[in-house]
Amino acid sequence: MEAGAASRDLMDKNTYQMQFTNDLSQLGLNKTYLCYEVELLDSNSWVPLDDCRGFLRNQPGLHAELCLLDLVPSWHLDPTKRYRFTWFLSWSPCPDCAQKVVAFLERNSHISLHIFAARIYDYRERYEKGLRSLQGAGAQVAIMTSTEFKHCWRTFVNNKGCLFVSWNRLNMNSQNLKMRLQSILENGNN
DNA sequence: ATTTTCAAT
Repeated sequence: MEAGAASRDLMDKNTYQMQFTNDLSQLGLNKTYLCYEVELLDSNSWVPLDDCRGFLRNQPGLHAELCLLDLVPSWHLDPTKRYRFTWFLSWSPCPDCAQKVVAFLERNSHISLHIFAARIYDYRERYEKGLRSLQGAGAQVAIMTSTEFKHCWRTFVNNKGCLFVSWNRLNMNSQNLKMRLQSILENGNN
């Protein structure tokens, strides 16, 4: 068995394909999934922590990012060491969650955060400000490309040995979203 | 002009 894949739960592949699409014409994407990884800085290299890898989805009344923050204490990370969290989100954080994640990062200066979002959650007012505040707190915010979709497929999905298969316009959608995000992040402070 | 998103019917 592959190292680290031992007793870890994997996401159903249909769920992954459905939920992590970046095709904005898809309807009914009313849940958010979050795949997460943690790495520890050891000398000069980042070492993946297999026990701190997995996925979750939002619970009623609790957005996925906050579910993740609730999980962090159970990992018993050493505050004298440096960690990097990487999140792959099907929807980017809403402004409220962004604020809470910013506060988390401020309280935990030994943790840095990279966020990749499949889609931009622009339903809520001032979502742009939330994304900018994350960036302002030192988080890297980016759009998932085929590289990340493939990585998640290999890492978090019960792929039954199948290779990742791209969907129509994956790259085009990703590029469009990337340009939108870039414009949001570059666009002032309001 | 169109329409949706961490549900609600």
